[in-house]
Amino acid sequence: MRPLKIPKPTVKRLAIYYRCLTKLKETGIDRTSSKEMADALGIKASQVRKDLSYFGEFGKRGVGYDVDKLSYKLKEILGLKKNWNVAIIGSGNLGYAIANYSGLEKNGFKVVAAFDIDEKKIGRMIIPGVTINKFSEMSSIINENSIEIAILTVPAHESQNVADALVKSGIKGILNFTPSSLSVPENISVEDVDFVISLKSLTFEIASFNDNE
Amino acid sequence: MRPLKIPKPTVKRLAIYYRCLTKLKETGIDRTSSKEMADALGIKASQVRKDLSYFGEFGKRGVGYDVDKLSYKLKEILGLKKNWNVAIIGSGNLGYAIANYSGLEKNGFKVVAAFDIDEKKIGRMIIPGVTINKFSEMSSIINENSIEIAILTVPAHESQNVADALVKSGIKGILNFTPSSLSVPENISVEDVDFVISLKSLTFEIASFNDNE
DNA sequence: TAGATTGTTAATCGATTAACAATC
DNA sequence: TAGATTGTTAATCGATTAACAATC
Repeated sequence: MRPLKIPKPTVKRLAIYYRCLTKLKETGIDRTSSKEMADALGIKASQVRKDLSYFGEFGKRGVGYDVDKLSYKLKEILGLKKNWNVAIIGSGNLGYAIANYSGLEKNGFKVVAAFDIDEKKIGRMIIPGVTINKFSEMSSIINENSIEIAILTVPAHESQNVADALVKSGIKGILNFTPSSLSVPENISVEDVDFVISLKSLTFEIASFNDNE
Repeated sequence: MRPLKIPKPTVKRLAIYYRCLTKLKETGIDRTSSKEMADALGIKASQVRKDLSYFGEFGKRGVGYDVDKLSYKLKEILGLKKNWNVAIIGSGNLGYAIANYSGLEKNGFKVVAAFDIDEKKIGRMIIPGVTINKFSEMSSIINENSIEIAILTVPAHESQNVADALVKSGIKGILNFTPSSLSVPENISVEDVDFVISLKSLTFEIASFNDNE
C-alpha cells in the first residue's frame, strides 16, 4: 500500500533520476547528492529530495546518496526489478523501429510477440526469433506469454478497437503511439507518446520567438 | 508581440484542439462548443475556453465556435500556416520510421534531408526523392534548403555534439528522440520525446495497482 | 423573449521552491 | 567539532475549475 497519491511529474522524474544514477554508476561514481543530480538535469535540488521523500529516506544527512543503493530503490519503485514482456501491436515502420531499439532490452523490456493485419507481414520476423502474428491470435498469445504491456503502433482509426481487444486479452498497460485518446477501464494504464503534438509545440515556440522581436 | 506567457500544457492542448477540429471538419460538422470538444477529449469545458482566451475571442456567446474559423485560428497560432522543412538526423530504424510516417506530410512537415554517419547508408533514399547525406554536409544542406526543424534520432552519446552542430547550422528547433537533455541557446526550441521514460511511468503505474490491493 | 454558451474573474487545487532543523 | 547535506515544513508559484455576467 502506497501512502500518497504521487504526482505524475514526479514519476517521470524518478525514471530520469534512475537513468542519471545508471550513468553515474557506469562512470564509476558511487556517491552523489541531490544537488549533483539536480544540476545534471537542470532542476532544483529540493525537487529531487521532495520527489524521493514520497517513498522513504534514502540518503544520509551531511553525506548524500549511495549511488548503488538509491539506484536499486528507484528500480524497485518503478517496478523494474522484474523483466517485462511486451508485444508490438502493429508491425509497420514504427513498430519495427521500436522492437529493434536496443534501449528496450537494456531496460528490462523484452519483445516477445508482434502483430499485424497485413497478410504479407505474417510469419516474418520483427526481431530475431519473434515472428509477426495475425490479430486473431492476439488474445491467446498474450495469455500464453504473460504479456502485460502492449506497444500500440496501429493506424489511428483502428486504435480503439485494438485497445478494446487488448484489454479483453488481459493486458495491463498500453504505450500508445497513436493520436487517439483511448478509453480503457480504470485498472488499465495508458501512456501516450504523441510526437506530432510535440512537433506542433515546437512550431508554436519557433513562431512565437519570431513574432516577439 | 504575444501578450502573456502561455502555459506549456496549454500549447499542447491547442494542438489537440486543432486535431479535434480537423476531425469534426472531416465529419462535416461546422459548429461546435467548448463542452463538445472537452467531452471528446476528457477535459473540462472551462479549460478549453481558458486556453483559447489567451489568444482572443473566437466564439459567439450562446452559439459556440465555427469549426472552420477556430481551426484556422489555431493553425495560425501554432505556426502551421506555412509548411516546415525538416531534416532527419540519424537515419536508423527510428529516423526511417518517422521520415516515412504519413502524419508528417499531412500536417505540413516536409522531410527534405536526412543524415547519417554510416558510410553504407550514404546515398540511399530515406523516402522517395530524399537521399541520406554525410554529417559533414549537414550545415550547407540545412542552409540551402532553409530547414528550420531537426528530428534528432542519433545514439545518445552523440546527441549533444550533433545538437551543437545543428545550432551552428542555424536550425531553430529540435525534436529530440534521444534520452539526453540537450543544452542549447535560449533562442533554440527543443521538445523531448522520451518513450523509455513513458514506458517506465507505465510500469510504475502497473506495479502500483498491484501493490495497492 | 428564453435558453445557450461564451469570455473572464475568483476560488481552488496541485506542484515547485526556499528555508531550516536534524544529523551525519 | 565544523561543514555538508538530508528530509520536511511552509511559502510561493502556476495551472485548473467553478461560477457568472455578458450576449448571441
